[in-house]
Amino acid sequence: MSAEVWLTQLHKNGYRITKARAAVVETVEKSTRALTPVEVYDMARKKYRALGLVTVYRTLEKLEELHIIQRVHQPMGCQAFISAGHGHQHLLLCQNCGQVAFFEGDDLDALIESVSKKTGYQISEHWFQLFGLCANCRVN
Amino acid sequence: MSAEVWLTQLHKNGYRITKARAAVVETVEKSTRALTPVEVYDMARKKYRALGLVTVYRTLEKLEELHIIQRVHQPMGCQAFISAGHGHQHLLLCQNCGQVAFFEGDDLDALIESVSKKTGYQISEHWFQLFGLCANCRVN
DNA sequence: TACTTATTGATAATGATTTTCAATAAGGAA
DNA sequence: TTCCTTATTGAAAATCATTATCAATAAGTA
Ligand SMILES: [Mn+2]
Ligand SMILES: [Mn+2]
Ligand SMILES: [Zn+2]
Ligand SMILES: [Zn+2]
Repeated sequence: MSAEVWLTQLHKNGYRITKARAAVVETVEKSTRALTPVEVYDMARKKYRALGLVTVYRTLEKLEELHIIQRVHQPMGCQAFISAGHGHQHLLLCQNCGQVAFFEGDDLDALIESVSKKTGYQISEHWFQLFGLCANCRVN
Repeated sequence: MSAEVWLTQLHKNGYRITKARAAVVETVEKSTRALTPVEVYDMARKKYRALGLVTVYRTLEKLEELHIIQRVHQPMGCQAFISAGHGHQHLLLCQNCGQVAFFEGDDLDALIESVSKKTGYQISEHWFQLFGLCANCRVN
């Protein structure tokens, strides 16, 4: 998805397209690592100087509501966002540079069934995330 | 592990055993759901009225350092703690009452190997957590 | 172009966590 | 037990992140 598509999505849902939003969208859309509100602010302000931090918060909130971006939980903090994956995907994070990759194809049905039987819980969701070193950081 | 063992662990590591710490330890140790600092504060103050919230923060910090408790990440917030699991265990959380269960035996080696091959990442850690309804909340 | 109103950024308010500090009490030594 | 050193404590202040307020502005439609 390109930045234009994100803006179209916002528009479709009744939100106006503004310079502030465009700057935030362009910043987050092209990032390959999860960004905090302040990071987005600092980067997006290079595109649109007048941008306020409050608007970054508000825009991220809306993008998350529309499932265009998703929150990323990490040991150091849980207030960072990345372009959302499509369908059933999970995150793989580089512990060195923060680079994010998505993967799919996790087959947890057997495990979940077994845990459900053992514990008596009815299981409806799962969080799954991998950590390691990206190909780049691996060599350097 | 009982509260006494937790206190012994603290002592072994050079920390003094105080009424404040004992109150915090007893509270967290017997809880079957993850507690936030304020929740610990409110509960522990019934055992030791003079307790300060700051001491709760400080004690939780130390217990986490010693791997006696662990942080629990949830959609609503990531600042809650529960008695740590032993060995390689993962969490199963009741979305209704917050009850926590541990499970083990997740075999992710094949998946991780496959993801590693596809992405080029060297994978060293994983986060895995299940959500659902505990046996109790299931019927009610 | 004109008009309605969502959006904006500055500012203030709030809430959570951390720091500071003087008083206290834990616990090892005598 | 009694001392004595110093880690620990809670109150208060400081800091940091997030949210609410509000008057000015600009998006988008007619
Ligand atoms: Mn999955
Ligand atoms: Mn595992
Ligand atoms: Zn990397
Ligand atoms: Zn339950």
